Amino acid sequence: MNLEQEIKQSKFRSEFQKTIINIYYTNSYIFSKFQDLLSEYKLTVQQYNILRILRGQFPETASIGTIKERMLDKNSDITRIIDRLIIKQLAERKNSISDRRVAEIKITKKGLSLLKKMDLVDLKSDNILSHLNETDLKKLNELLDKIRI
Amino acid sequence: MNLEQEIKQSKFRSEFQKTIINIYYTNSYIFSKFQDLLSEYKLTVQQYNILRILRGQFPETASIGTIKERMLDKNSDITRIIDRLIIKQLAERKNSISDRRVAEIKITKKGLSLLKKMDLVDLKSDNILSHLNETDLKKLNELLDKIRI
DNA sequence: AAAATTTATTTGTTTAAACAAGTATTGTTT
DNA sequence: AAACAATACTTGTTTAAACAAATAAATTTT
Repeated sequence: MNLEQEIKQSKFRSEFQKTIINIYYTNSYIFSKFQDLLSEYKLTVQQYNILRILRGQFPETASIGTIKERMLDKNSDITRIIDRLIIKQLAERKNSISDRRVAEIKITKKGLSLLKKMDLVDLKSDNILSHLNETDLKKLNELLDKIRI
Repeated sequence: MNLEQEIKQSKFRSEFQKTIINIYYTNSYIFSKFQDLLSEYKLTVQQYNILRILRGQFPETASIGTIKERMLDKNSDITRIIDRLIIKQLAERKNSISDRRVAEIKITKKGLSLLKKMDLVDLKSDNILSHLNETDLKKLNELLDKIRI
């Protein structure tokens, strides 16, 4: 949909500005669709992402550092997101024996079975873009890559 | 820069997923550059956006509703962002005489002169995308518009 | 071996998003 | 005019980003 109409702005200072706002606005659009997919499972996007990283490691544990490395958002406050997963009994934490600074985080059975129930989320999230063809997606990825020098 | 390298993920489930993550990642990239531009003025992005809306109305006032309408993020908690602008003496609030439910918000002289000092921020923010040509930007905007049905 | 540095994580604080609920005022019905 | 609904906003709560500072353990330097 046309950006000008959507945000009730008749024109932009520059095509640069328009693009920046368009990326922000489109990201919000996708993010809120994704939140909708997760809301019935009472998980936030960040909690879901971390749970999936933990499943990727299972049956091994993952340290806070490892999780941080795999997160898109390097500034995430993993410690306190993990706290919330532990309250929900979806993850557990213990200290490493070999290095007692390290927190070893592991997904619980409850966490695994929740993710199992959520398998459709992936397919549904792909559907957000299902009206774009392969050429569109490739071009979009190429242009976005170009932005980040 | 190549997304796979940047987020240390060898491949994506689908081109859909890759695009969604690419938009999220690129938006974070731009947003953090923008935050850097604002940080020396001790303003957050939301505070800056609201201040600019208020300047657009000056010397008239703007109600919370009007500001909300002009914000990209309709869920923004304008009341409390305005509270912070008032603490910084960049805006002031009084109740409307004609409708006492309505809060009339106005940018202060201090707010105006701060924005004046910040005029370069616009040019600098355009620079974030200065290595893209007109064709790139147009195509990008077109594809992003297509996403939002 | 003690001191200094680095690493891994936690804690504290401010800001803001998301959502629900509350309050005051205005407008509309009956 | 009283009852009601609608509105404009405020307040409360949880979650999380951003950033700085603190803590504890491990490693390196002296």
